[in-house]
Amino acid sequence: MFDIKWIRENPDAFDAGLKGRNRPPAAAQVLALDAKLRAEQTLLQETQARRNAASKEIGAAKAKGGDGAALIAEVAAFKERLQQGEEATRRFEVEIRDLLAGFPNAPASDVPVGVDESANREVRRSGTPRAFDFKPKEHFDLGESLGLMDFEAAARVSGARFVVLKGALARLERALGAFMLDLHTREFGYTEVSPPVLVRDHAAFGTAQLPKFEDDLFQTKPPRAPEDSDSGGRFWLVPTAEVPLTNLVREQILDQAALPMRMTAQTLCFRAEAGAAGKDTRGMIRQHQFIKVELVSVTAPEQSDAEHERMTACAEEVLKRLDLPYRVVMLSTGDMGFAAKKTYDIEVWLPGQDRFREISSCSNCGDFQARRMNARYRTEGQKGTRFVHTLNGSGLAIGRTLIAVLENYQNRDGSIAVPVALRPYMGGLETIARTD
RNA sequence: GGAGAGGUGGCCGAGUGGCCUAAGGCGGCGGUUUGCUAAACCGUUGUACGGUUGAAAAGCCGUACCGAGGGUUCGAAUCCCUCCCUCUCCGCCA
Repeated sequence: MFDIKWIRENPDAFDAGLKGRNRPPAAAQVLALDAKLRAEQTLLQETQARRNAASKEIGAAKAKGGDGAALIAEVAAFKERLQQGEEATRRFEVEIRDLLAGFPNAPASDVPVGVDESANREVRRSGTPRAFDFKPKEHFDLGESLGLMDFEAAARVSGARFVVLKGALARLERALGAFMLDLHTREFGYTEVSPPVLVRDHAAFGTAQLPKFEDDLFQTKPPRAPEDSDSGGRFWLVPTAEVPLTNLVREQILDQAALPMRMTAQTLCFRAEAGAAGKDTRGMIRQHQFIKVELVSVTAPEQSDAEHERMTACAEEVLKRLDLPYRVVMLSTGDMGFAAKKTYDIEVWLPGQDRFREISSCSNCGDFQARRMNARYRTEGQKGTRFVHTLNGSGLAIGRTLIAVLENYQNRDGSIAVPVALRPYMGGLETIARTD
């Protein structure tokens, strides 16, 4: 969400940001609306001032024993004008707010400009893809051959884009989550959180899933919810723990001493993925439901760039410990998410697909979400409050990490070596193999 | 699901039609006092918009904001309606 004052003072910078996002300029439209609103406000305020003065006189007259009838008739005539002014003012306010809520965040100055992922810039690589002396399989072949990954069973229960993991693979999923949480909490100072995964409209608005991306979300509501209420008693299933974690500071005024605030959570994530039909239909890459360990930081504005690098490094460390090759990519203006001003994607090497695939996305949202959430902080010794900066990143997506382990650690016979770092979490198991 | 109670400034909390320009307290900030700290005392205290003075910093005036929206009224934190949210007890439930 943009600050209307900032747009007033920097209309060109605002339009430049939109241009980077491949959108037409809009400052003129915003400012015209803003001018109309303020003119309407001024008119309303003047009328209100006259009404207030007259009403005061009526009160004084009555106190002296008079009836103030002449004044009452005079003030009553204001009524219609006041109502019209209030209605017009409110209408413009809503219009501006809705308009502002629909603009994506302005990209940071070092973000490559482009229309899509082809303009993304590779930043660095780590690890060397293993040389196979056989043709490496894709994860779904490996999992199904092991008898531990069952898409048909999942389809019988829930339809397409779900999976059932069993035995050692179910445990591997659990091990990955525990491993990541331990790393982030013990070594990187993140506080483990177990948040709600059903959230209200205002929380989804705060992190900018609403109002533009409603179609990507599952929603639900309790039985017998009041039919006539605005939201219908609705909840949204979170597409990422970013939503509840970031919203933990909504409507709060934090002490600067509490910053940076670092939180991590493992949660289920739910995505309707309406527009993605036909893409990655096989396997676990794109599911309606998956588990992810999320990292969220809340910082002072001056800290957020450094925190962004640090957060990305924390996510990368998971892959390093698992000895999985990856690269880091800075997304172009056209490929970034709505709320982000700068994003690093981490892409893991998948030998079965012979390509890098996204496994984490780390974004600095600046004050974009903080404005929507009204999340501020106060510095001791200074007047007033400032909006915090918020950052989020996957650390990592568990399902895709599991895929990466299967494909990178596969043996010729279809068995899977367990990465050394995960063995303590797997009861010392060294190899996942078919058991029947 | 049943019954009840609530939502007021950074926080707690008073406030049943005009004296609300929201009491009081806490916290914050500034000051006085003081080897230092603490305490005490004095002062101060939000957001948005408009107008105005000023080179600026800032000041002054006005309007709105007491969960949201609508209504009654010359006038609403206060009365009425709808909605949202929270809490308590009971019931059900992992």
